[in-house]
Amino acid sequence: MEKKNPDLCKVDNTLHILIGKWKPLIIMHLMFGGTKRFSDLQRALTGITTKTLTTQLRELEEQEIILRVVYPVVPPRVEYSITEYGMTLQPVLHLMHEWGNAHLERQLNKDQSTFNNNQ
Amino acid sequence: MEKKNPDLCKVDNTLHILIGKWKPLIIMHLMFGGTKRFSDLQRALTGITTKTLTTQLRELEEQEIILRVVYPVVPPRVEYSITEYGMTLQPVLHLMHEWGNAHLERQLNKDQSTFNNNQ
DNA sequence: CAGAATCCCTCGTGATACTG
DNA sequence: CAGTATCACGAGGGATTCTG
Repeated sequence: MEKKNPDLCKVDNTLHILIGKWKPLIIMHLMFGGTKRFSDLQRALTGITTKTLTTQLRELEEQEIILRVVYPVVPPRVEYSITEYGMTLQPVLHLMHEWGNAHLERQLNKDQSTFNNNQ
Repeated sequence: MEKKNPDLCKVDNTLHILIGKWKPLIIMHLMFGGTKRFSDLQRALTGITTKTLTTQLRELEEQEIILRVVYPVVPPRVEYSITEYGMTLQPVLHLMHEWGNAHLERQLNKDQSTFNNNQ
């Protein structure tokens, strides 16, 4: 019973956190796969470069979605994990996942009917 | 009870629709404000250029989130409205709005405590 | 009125090489 | 191992001008 005024739209605040080619995947990995090291993540996200992984992780850390823990050992050991606050994103991501999945199937059906029409 | 595998993450499908500097606002305007003409939207979205508005509208139309109706009159009259399918985004946007709003307040509180600590 | 056309510039991401 | 440092490039969006 509010939000009549689109100028008060706060969707962009959430979008800003999620925008980044690998961010949703990173969050999902830490959210469901638990704590992971830098190299674990890089292995999981096939194709990502160290530079890009670093910046995406730093941005998520800055937003307090993930936690970065550095162990002062040689060789270096850095562990990333989801924060309690980051976990609050779960319902949002879940819904986006559901809608995205439905959207994908819709696209496939459309292609299918196009295919049939062209027979 | 599924979605254990982040590789199956479909969040990006939803993100893809929403990404675009003005898209959430455009959707909200049509979703809650009803049918609008091109110039109405341009007036509502202060700062957007005709070029950008055009491309964002075309992309949303291509995804069938909005409908574009051209009336063959002089001067031209084009009306944009949300589709039934576009309306299915409402729960998603609502949740993103809620989370974004909470996130914003969290940021403000953080700044506030920083302010206090610096006193 | 509702764009189309053009030019321009920033930003995100990738490729590659190097380091404590 | 976990990055940092450079270079490069394509895409998204803005400014401006023009048109049926």
